[in-house]
Amino acid sequence: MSKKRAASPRRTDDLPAPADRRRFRTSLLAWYGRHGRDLPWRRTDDPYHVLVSEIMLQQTQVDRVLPKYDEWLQRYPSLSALARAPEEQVVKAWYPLGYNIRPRRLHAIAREAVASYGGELPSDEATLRSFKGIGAYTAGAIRSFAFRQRAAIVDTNVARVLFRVFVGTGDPKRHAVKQRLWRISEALVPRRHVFDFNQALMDFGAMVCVARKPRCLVCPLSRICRAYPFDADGQ
DNA sequence: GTCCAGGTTA
DNA sequence: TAACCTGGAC
Repeated sequence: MSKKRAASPRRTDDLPAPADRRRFRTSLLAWYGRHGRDLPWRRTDDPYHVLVSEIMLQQTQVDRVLPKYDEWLQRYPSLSALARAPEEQVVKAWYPLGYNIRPRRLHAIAREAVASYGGELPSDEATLRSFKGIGAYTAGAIRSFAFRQRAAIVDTNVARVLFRVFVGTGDPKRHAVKQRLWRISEALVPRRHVFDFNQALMDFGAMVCVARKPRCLVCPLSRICRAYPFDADGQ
């Protein structure tokens, strides 16, 4: 009796109502305009630059990626430049970001792009996902940031924001919940401002709707948030 | 000193 | 569901 859920495979009633979607988009973009961070990979839509930043950001926080991002692009300014480099040198250049499978996979992506895709990064979901190292989040990030497609993203920050605002209770780690968060994110992405909207989601999770002590007092979304007021000292 | 974050893969 | 790395928080 632990599992009792309605057997409706594809519900739409648990998606945010249109009015709440509009409030969410408007409030978030307004917040981003005032408080969003100015990060180097937000000043470009070059697919290679986006790829590098997203692979670096996969398991590494912004502050540690910042210096390495610039250094990397100077050393390997293009997919073909990276493809030409010896793998072990590429791995050394990655230090100290850690998780060294990432530079090997980034390198392999560059070589495959040169070998099979005319030196360009493919833009479609299926091909992106076919690369080792590009999962659901990174594919969405590349599609929205480099190719301006209306693609959703869910990383840890985004998941926390959407869970609190639109779900509120339950176990965020459950597979069904994660799937629901993806559907919510897809429902929220605006047709315009995809780039800014997705960047704003992540900034908001990193700066306001943080894991430990969310800043509900200054949160522009508290009015529609199911988790508000979040009790940081609850346990 | 211990714990934790953080996508993707096998 | 654990393994992968490193630095920062506690």
